[in-house]
Amino acid sequence: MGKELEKTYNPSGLEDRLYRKWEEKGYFHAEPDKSKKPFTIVMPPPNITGQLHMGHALDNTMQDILIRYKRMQGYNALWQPGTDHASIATEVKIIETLKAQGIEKEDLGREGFLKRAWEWKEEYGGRIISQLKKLGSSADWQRERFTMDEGCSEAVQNVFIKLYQKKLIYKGSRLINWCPVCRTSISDAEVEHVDMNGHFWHINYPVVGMEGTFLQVATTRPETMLGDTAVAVNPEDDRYKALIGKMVQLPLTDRQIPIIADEHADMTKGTGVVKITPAHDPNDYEVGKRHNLPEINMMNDDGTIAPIGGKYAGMDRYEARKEMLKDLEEQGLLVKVEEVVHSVGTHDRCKTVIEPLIKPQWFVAMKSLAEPAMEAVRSGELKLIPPRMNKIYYNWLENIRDWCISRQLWWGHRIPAYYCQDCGEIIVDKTAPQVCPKCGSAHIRQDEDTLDTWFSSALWPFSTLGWPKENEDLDYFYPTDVLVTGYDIIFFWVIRMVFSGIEHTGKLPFHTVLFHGLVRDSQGRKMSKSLGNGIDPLEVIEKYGADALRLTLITGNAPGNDMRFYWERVESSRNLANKIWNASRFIMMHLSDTAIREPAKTALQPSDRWILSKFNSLVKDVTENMDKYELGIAADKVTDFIWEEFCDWYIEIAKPRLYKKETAPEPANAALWTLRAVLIGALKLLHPFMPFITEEIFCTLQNEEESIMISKWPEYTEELRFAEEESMIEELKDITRSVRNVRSEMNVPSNRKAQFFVVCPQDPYFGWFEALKEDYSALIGASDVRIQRDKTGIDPSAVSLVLVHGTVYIPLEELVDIEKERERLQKERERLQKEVTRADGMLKNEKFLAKAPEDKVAQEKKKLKNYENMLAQVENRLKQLG
RNA sequence: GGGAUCUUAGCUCAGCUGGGAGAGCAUCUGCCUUACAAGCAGAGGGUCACAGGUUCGAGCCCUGUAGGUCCCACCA
Repeated sequence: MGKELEKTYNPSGLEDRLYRKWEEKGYFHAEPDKSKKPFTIVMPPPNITGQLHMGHALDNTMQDILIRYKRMQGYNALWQPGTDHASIATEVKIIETLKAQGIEKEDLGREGFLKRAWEWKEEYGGRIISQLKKLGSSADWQRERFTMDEGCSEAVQNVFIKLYQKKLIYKGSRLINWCPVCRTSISDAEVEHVDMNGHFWHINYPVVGMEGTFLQVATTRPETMLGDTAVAVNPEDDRYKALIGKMVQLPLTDRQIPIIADEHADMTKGTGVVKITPAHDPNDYEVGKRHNLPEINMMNDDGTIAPIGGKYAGMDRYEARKEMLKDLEEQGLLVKVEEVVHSVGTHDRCKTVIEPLIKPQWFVAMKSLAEPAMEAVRSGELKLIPPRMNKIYYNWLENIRDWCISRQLWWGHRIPAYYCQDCGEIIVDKTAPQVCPKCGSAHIRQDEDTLDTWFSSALWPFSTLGWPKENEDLDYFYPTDVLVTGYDIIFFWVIRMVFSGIEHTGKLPFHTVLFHGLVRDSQGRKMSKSLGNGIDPLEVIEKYGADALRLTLITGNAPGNDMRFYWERVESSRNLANKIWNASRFIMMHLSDTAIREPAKTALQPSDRWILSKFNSLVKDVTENMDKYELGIAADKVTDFIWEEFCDWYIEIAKPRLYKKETAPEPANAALWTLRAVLIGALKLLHPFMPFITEEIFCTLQNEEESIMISKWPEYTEELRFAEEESMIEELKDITRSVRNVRSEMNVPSNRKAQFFVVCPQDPYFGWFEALKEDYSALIGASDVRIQRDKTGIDPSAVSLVLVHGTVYIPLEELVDIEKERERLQKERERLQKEVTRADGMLKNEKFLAKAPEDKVAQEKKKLKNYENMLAQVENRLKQLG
């Protein structure tokens, strides 16, 4: 004791220091310990190219809150961190920087490029980690992993080989989504449909052998006609029945293609004739399969027209489109142009319009993996919060198609597949075979492609714990408990972890998924680089402290909902921190020269018991909210308690006793002891949310415990339930507010002391008022407080306030305007009459009496009685005033 | 086309299983009261989108309407 806090709260001065201390003490580290229950969270690995943004800040704040909470509850809490290689994002970024130096990826070759990439990783990979530390994240950094480290790579290989052997991974030539800019295939999940303004071009295809007869097709992508291999009409369509089986001349080419009948052609749309381009459209691909149509690829990997395009070959797809339209128009085959808004698939990363192309790729067969993943949620074994995510989850899995996992990139896990150059045999294994097992050839080449980043992320909950090796960590910490992440990656990541966990470990990787929304700017827009509206969490921390940022992100928002970022909200969080700081300083000031001891039960005053009781129920509430993952509600309750109940009421009530500690040490001791106990308890409840300030105060306040983060989470106890004191003090608060209100309305200066009479004929309430005499005096600023059973000695002109258990009189003498007082009482009478009418109405309703629960009825009866009583007194008083 | 979600005080949002409308910010009025002006005390402000229904009782449950946001989907 005797330590002091700095005069002003300065977060930047203390946060780094405390974080260093925690790390040095090893508080974040967890080792298997059979005597304790584990609690595990695996951190969504941020990209190594990433910079901390608000999404990370929110995500990690939530996880840190849960981890700190469980750690304080005595769990062996492990927060497993790491980073993601983010194949495409990283590769694109490195290519960009190379380009700036005039170097092409190909100039370096695969080896050289990967060397650069690893250098990049070494240089920037740690940046985001140090930024996460600024937030106060208590992750076990000793266990930091990387999706491409040795262990994770081994896990990836293992899974690939196992799924291949089970025929759940296969190679196939199918229509895939191709990004012409990134020059790689991407999965369906990475395609973002965007509404775009486009055109419908109506083009006449001449029917062969029928001069002057045309079939009119409409398309939004005229350049793909170079790959047309048929036109289709509906078999029921009388307009075209006669033409089925005939040929049309494909304009701009020398090819003739058949007119086929297929259900896909919709009679009600356009002319009812549709061009079929199997190699470049998913529908047409299916039609092509049904009719054995050739698949003509008319596009190169970079989005230019393939050699088959004749004079258009080599042109960019959009340039070719323009040229072709010009030519069609010249030939009189362009019938009309319509403006349309249509949905176009784009690459979510680079926003390029994707091209469907047929390419040999690796796929994961999803059907058998999806089923148990759905069942996990159906059975309740896996809980999604908020529950509305269930539908989204089912819907995606029900309609899932096979997952294209190969990428034409270099940065990533290289596919462990080898091809015999001579006989074409495919060998899937960890290492390259010396010779082909089939033909004995030594001409073996590894597949050039790498795997989708999410393929390795899907294994993250167990690969980070050492899987596939059997080991103690995995055994103890897996399955993990809660996964915290944004709803935007439910498909990319969450679902894939679920089915991977089930498939490879036989267990769900976690039992609960807690989703959060996006942090948007103050206008509700997504924060983005292009808009330049992003707010850097580090800047917020710099200005207001990590605690303030954390509190801001966690409050005022329901789970799974997006939230807006306001500087004003951070400011009020900081103000709360400041409030706690100052209250603590005040308490410490009084503790510094006094040795306190635990008071005898009888020494505690009603207000002491009241705040202890309030704190006790706060513990219960907050713990319940935490267990239900209602973190924002929990935080609100703690901060409300601290600011209102503790600072505004209890400290104010306790002050007079502190000031009189020389002459009356016993009551002062009770107050100090209570102040200290409740402050420490409240700090503990607040610690998961605001780890730094709570630690600083906690450590300054006492020396016997070395850190709040390893202190014990408070528990509710029946012993600290004081119902009577709660009622007493609630009434005290009500009365205080009424008196202050009246004084304010009557413009009584606050330094003007007045007498204060309470007339209360009834027991035990008379005793209550007696016991709280001093407290009233302090709160109201009364010169003299008298509790009496009748009105003896009270100035008839005194202002009166009718209460449930009595009447308060404040003689304000010359200050009171009788007319005003009458008005005030009339208003009060009106209010009470309304209340009486309401309660009376309810109680006269026989159906209410018959059907409402008993306690509800009793409650209303009691209210009615009270209001009638009060109303009578107000009327009485009005009569007196004449 | 399917689905989700929202509409509550001037603004941003809470409101748990239905039982007398809340917070923060903003506004107005007093206060530099010896922890805190980043503060204290007080006040004003809402037909809970609209229309029906269920119920003794609806911000909450059901149906429909309008508007916003988002997700999914191969609308040639």
